[in-house]
Amino acid sequence: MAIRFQLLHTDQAARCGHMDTPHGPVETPVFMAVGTQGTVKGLTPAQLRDVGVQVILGNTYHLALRPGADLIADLGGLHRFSGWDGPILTDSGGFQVYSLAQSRRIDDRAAVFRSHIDGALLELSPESAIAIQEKLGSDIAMCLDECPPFGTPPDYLRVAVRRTIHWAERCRDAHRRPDQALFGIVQGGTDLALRAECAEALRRLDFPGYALGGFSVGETPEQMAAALAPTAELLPADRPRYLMGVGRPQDILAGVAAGIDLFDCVLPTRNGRNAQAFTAEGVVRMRNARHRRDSAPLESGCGCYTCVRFSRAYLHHLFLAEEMLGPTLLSLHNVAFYCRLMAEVRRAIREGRFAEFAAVNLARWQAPA
RNA sequence: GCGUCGGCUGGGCACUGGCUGAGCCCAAGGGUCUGUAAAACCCCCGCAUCGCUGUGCAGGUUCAAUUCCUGCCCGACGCA
Repeated sequence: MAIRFQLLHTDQAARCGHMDTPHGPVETPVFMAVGTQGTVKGLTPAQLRDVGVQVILGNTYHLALRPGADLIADLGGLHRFSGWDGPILTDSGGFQVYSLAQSRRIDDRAAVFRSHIDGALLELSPESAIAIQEKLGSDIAMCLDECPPFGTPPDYLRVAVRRTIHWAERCRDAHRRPDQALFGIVQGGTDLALRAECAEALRRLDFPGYALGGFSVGETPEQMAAALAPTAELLPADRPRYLMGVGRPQDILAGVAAGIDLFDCVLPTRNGRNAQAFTAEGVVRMRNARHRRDSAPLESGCGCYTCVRFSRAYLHHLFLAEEMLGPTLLSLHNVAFYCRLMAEVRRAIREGRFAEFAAVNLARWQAPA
């Protein structure tokens, strides 16, 4: 058994748990930092550790293209290669079926990509996606899925769901590595019947964890929130549930309320590079002129290195001067903010006051800063 | 002092004897980002609601000058 998940506390549908992996323990609910190309952009493993990151992501498509799964395997696997010795989850490339739709074609056998780097062909089948992830040596691998955008006609949505189920079975059959867990992915868009069909089929395949995919692909946050709980409650309570790619802090609270345990999102790092900071009072855009002479920290009360050491005026200066330290310091703070938020979420669940905690935070984020 | 090239918006430029100088780039300012083709992209970029005002100054040529000519002023470069 590659992972062991224990449910420790529940507070209505919200769950607080503990997950052991081959590379260490994880307290849930958890936010996982996205490190697509074997790096959480702009941050070192030491910095990630320091702000409380427990798990990072890698990406099958991107790493297979460059530098190649065999090379990473030859160099000791993704943990050693990247210098991150904690838990790693690898995404299967299913999201690239969505985001690189212009340069791929898909059928029941496989998805074939035209490389965004040099145009070379890369075929991602359920079997090859598993083989690549086994070479990478992640603690948690994901099934290859088809992630259709919001607004996909019902007929095709059904095709995508059935293909995702079929592929999940092939992934499970292909998977060999005993020190790696393989999670199934529930698709179905905002169609609750399709979500239920997918969840039920995947449940029969008996995965050690289940993901909700196909969210934040164009639907409104309200539509997403409406589909979360009905889908999550169809999944076995004793397995971790992972809401893929979500999201903003308020979306994560909605996910926790729906019974989700694992989250990941590019927002803290991408927006950090683009000068936007997440704080308890809402988002702060560090390029704005109002910070030019502001000696206050980015977020008062935040204990991260960025907030302890630097002023808003300095961060503002770094972004206007296009210095690389700006994106690093803001990414660091944003990841710290997400990790701190999740620690507070876990405590609130343990203490049986998650609903109140969520309400207070949502109200603060919605107030004008 | 002479010569050359220039004077348009915070800076840098393009074009034009009439119907387009309110066009571009940069800076500044504002915004967007959800399993990362993103240290990216979008808007704005004279002022304001329609609309208004803007081509260094003074003359000249012309039906008409921001454009061509003369002088002056200012700037850069070159030569003394």
